[in-house]
Amino acid sequence: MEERVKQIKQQLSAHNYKLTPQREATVRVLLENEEDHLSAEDVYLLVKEKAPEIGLATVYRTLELLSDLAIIHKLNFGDGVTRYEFRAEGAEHHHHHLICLHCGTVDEITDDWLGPIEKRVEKQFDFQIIDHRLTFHGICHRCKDQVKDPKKLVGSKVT
Amino acid sequence: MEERVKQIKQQLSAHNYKLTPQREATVRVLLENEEDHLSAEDVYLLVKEKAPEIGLATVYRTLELLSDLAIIHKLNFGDGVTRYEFRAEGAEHHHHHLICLHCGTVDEITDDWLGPIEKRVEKQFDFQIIDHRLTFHGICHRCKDQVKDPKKLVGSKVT
DNA sequence: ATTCTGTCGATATCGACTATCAGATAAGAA
DNA sequence: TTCTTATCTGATAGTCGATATCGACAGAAT
Repeated sequence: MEERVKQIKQQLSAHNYKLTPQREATVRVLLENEEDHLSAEDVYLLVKEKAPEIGLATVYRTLELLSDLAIIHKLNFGDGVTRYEFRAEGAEHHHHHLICLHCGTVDEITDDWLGPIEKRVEKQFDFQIIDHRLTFHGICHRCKDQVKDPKKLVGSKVT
Repeated sequence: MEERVKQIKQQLSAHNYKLTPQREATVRVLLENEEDHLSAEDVYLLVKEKAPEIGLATVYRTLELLSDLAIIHKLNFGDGVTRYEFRAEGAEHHHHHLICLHCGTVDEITDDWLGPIEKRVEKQFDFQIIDHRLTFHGICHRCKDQVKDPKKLVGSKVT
């Protein structure tokens, strides 16, 4: 934890940014909730608990900054809110997500299975891949008994 | 074209919806620009050319309706705008996209290469897949000569 | 001290989208 | 036809996430 805060501090100062108290509080919230996919609003509320004077704009600015420096990732699950996730250290690509259309839970696949497909894309379309995103929409193991007709769930969701 | 309009009319009436002049104009715009990924605003402006009296709300309602009936698909490329795309007839999954981080062009892969991966996900995570989305972010063949350092493009894009 | 740069919180503004509501339109019933 | 009812529409106000703006403030440089 302290280790990672220090590391982020160095990444910031490498680009002439300071780890201000507000930024540190934001980073700590992100670290403490690493397994979740927090929205800016979520982060704001959590940061307020330890630093009540912080402004929403500062949270947005900090998240944007961390995202610019590729310390965190912006995610979009189609619910109209940008979510943030720590970048796995050294990971070239971010991992994949399983979104349950019934309960909304987002699980993760940390393996990257797309190697062969990427090779195929690069060759067949002359497209140099920098990153990818793969999301599966369906019914998670927790909900499978409660859903009779999965086809009905296709609906108007953004995918 | 007329064929498909008629088919959509039947899909609507099967659910007790009418193909009103406004809805028909909207459908025709979508059909005429099938290769693009139009936003609601795009559709609105195009429909206005042939039916100037139409309101923005009606376009949104029509797109929502077509989406509910799984006639079109909502897409999200992370630019804060929902885009719409015709559903390939009978296609279970929609196709994949190649997004160029330099020029923003969105190309398509109409093949579905995820079969084996889906089997793996279903087995390993006990997750029943209904749909998926796969997007590659990188440099398209048109831009590859203009971009020296692709790493710089990673930046703060939503992915 | 004074200036400059970076950062801050509050808040106005933006843009995509949705809700509301009165009027239009179409489909039945009498 | 005429009345009734449900559906649909356009205008517009409101919502909500995100961004831009602004004056204030701290620390470094001169």
